[in-house]
Amino acid sequence: MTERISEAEWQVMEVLWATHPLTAHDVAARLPDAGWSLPTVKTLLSRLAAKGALSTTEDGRRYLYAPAVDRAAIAAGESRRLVDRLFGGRPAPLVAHLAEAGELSAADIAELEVLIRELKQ
Amino acid sequence: MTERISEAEWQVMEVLWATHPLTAHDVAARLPDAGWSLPTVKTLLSRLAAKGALSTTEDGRRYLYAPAVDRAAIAAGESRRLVDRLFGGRPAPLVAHLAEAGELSAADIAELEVLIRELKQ
DNA sequence: ATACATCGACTACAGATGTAAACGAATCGA
DNA sequence: TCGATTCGTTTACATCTGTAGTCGATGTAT
Repeated sequence: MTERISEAEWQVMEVLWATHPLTAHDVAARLPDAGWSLPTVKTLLSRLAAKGALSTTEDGRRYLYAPAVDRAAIAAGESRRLVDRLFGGRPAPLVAHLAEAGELSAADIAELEVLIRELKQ
Repeated sequence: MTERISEAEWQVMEVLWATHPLTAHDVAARLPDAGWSLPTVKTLLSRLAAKGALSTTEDGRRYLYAPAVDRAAIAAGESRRLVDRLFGGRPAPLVAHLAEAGELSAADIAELEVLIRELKQ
């Protein structure tokens, strides 16, 4: 659980967070245009299972894979890492950077506004 | 410049963004408790120079290193990558996660509030 | 029964990364 | 001038990551 999840692995996790349990074949089928061969997907599934990010259930001679870690927890951890590394732990500069890069839509800003209002209470 | 900067390399860049130019020795001396040997720091400097993230100026038989990339640009890029990967490109969930994890101080929230107000204009 | 399809496991391999020693050139101090 | 120090460069090596082939076991269809 302390183990990091790589970017390719993350895509696999996304599939399983969306729907689970799934067989390796189904996971591969749901990977949009990752363009990976089935063996590649299997390798990623094995690595994820080995590091405890996935749980496996035997179903005959194959496995059904399901997430064993909470997406929100991982996302929060990764966010904190980035904010720590890039902005000394302060999230405002991050938002400022996104804004400067024109990455924030009006909807994003509105969403943030609501969130901030809630946080203040 | 399209090259990514790894986490260890980032620490080296931080030193040089803070003060430059510096010799390899000075960079090593300013790396807080990274616990790296001088050869390690030199390797990181070389790799950074090779990928164009640092510029070098000859100073006798040694180099003076200085950043060749803008910190803000890199930080913005990395932020966008993370937000895309973890939150479908929407920054509000990121802030929400930080908040949920208790990572936001009152000062952070106040800072965000000011920022949002500015962004709305 | 037997060929074929399918699984997971094992193996492979190149590139990135973390970490550092070895080496040869240059320079400084005595 | 000659040894010690100090540079950058080259080489090293384990681990992680991306990507995939091979293989033995098992299940399925004929």
